[in-house]
Amino acid sequence: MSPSHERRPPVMADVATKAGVSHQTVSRVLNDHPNVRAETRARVLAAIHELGYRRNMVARALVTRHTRTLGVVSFDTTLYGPASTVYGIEQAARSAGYFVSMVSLKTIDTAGVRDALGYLAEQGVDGIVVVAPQRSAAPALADVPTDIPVVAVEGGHSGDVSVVSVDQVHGARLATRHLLDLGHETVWHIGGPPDWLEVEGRIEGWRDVLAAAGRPIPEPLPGDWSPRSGYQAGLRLAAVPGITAVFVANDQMALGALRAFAELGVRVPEQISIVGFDDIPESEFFTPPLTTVRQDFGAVGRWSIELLLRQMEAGAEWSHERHVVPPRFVARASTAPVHT
Amino acid sequence: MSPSHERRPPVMADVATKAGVSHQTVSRVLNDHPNVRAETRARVLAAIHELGYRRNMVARALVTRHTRTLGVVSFDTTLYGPASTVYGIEQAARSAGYFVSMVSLKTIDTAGVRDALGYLAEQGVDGIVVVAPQRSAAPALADVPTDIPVVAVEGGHSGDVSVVSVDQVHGARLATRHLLDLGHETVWHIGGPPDWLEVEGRIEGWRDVLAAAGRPIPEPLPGDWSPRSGYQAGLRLAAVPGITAVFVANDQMALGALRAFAELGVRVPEQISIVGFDDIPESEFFTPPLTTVRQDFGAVGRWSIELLLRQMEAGAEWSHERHVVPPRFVARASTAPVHT
DNA sequence: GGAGGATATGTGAGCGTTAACAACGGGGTA
DNA sequence: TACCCCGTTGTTAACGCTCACATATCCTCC
Repeated sequence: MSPSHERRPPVMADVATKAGVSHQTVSRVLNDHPNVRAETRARVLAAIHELGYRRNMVARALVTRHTRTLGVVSFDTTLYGPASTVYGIEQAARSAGYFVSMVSLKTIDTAGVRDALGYLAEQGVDGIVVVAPQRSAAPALADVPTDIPVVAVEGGHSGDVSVVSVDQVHGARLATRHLLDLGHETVWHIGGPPDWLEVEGRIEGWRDVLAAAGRPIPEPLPGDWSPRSGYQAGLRLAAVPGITAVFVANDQMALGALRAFAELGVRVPEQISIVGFDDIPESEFFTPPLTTVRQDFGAVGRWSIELLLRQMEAGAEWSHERHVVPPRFVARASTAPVHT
Repeated sequence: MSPSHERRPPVMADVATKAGVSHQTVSRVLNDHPNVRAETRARVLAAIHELGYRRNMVARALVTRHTRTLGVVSFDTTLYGPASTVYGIEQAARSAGYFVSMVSLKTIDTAGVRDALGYLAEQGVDGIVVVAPQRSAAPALADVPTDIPVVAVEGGHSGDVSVVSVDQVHGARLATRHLLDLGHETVWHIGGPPDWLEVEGRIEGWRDVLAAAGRPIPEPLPGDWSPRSGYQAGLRLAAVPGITAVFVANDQMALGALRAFAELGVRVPEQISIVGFDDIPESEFFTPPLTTVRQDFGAVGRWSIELLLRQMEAGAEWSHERHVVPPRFVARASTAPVHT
């Protein structure tokens, strides 16, 4: 007699017995094979329902060699950018029938990314998206197991993987040009952490426009994305004589700068104009509402899945692709014509 | 002759052959079994390294009946609260040796949560954390497959699953009492979406304190967590004669309200005091810096894993547990004694 | 009316791992 | 010397599913 107290969940064979068919027929029903008589299908479905049967995807994965799971490696998903991107990835993946296995890195370094990729590979994910926009993540992408497709978000220019990114240079140009058009003599810059690839792009675009217009190019102030670092930079900038315009590398730091100026009695935009970057949902309600450059993180996420799926279909004869999502300038109340 | 162009990744048997041992010995090395001679272990390790062998976790999971993967069902991970909680979950899970498979729901309804739980169960996750703080998520938790442990974050009081939550009532009491202590006659409230369980708790705590002090209890204004809804509520509140204090159910809406007051020339905190909820990283840099109630989302995430792991260890003889994370009042510049 | 092609179902093997048990060799003890 | 035990290794059988193939059943057409 079998010990009924330690009953395992039903398997395909149980369903088969109950429906009076072979396990293979059950499999066919589950996989929507065309050649199953309607009456048989109904009987199988009934048995499945009655037994509360659930297919064991692990066993399935073992034989098909596909887990229908994608891996995502990301850095600090507490930040709005990564969080939104990952959200876009997850939605797109699920609507394509894939699960998402997440690894959030708390510190970013080559070894960490390499480990994460290794774990994911062991898990048998069918593809991987790496949202690790720091330069130090790039080397790890180079020696990823070749048999598994990888897409990088904001990844370096290492030609070995597909990349989805926002055109940071263009975004920075829009911001800077807007300020020059307003009559500002030059534009100061509060940058992000130097290791981030996006930071470079934003500096490049900003510097380009200034150089093309023959304006002085001030030394960028360092920041770390946090409002506090923006606040500190703001405190320093307020002391710069003749300053009238600042381009800040993200909205949180712009908020900090706004706060610093408010405390020092510097009026925005009357005395200083400020442009941010990202367009987080809060920016519209800052004091004053922030002029900024919108990044469509959702689109970035969706595109990374799009590229990944294409790559998975194509298999070996895949050539790496690149997709650039355009940023959009959003004018609000933190910028104004320079006061003459 | 074997087709060398379609070479599969090496398996345990390949390693075994190369090292001159049986595949079982390779398995023993991989699983740190004590009874393997040091010299043998070294030979196996060398073979593994040489072949670039990676263990197939899918096959392993099939026989052990454990995937070492936990499922997380969450709602809109774009929001700071859920994002931080999920981040805490992921960190805690990984440091306990588990992977995290994510499902982000874009709309929350019983069927959606039920489906997500079903998919996750099919995937063979060892446990599930549900971060779906809406009332409509609760029914789905009732009929979750009994053989898989579940922890709910901010879940209802349905005694069937373990729950981790922040003491919303207490948080709201702290906020309201602070305002009364400042001399305000009463406190208005901008609430969150009515379906959210937390919203109830905050209203309850706020109402309690007002009632205990014998103060009038104004009708709460509805919001949806977004800055915009806070802005709209702020516009309406500014028109209320004699209003001097508002308790807002989250920081984003408080930002919106701040914006509305600024536009209408109502000075904060001189004319109106505002308290928020959450303490997002930006709050400290609002204009003025926001007095608020901090929720430690990271702790919520860590505790949910803690409870889940305990439950997984205990197995059948597990009685559902409850953990409450205390909120903390954070005084800043958006509140002041009432102007007499 | 029988060949032949579709349609419907069953059978056996194998995916890569771990669990259970068997086998082998060397000490220590009686 | 014979015994047993323990540390070390090998052998075999699952785990629950899909794939490839074999078989049975039905209809159609000449």
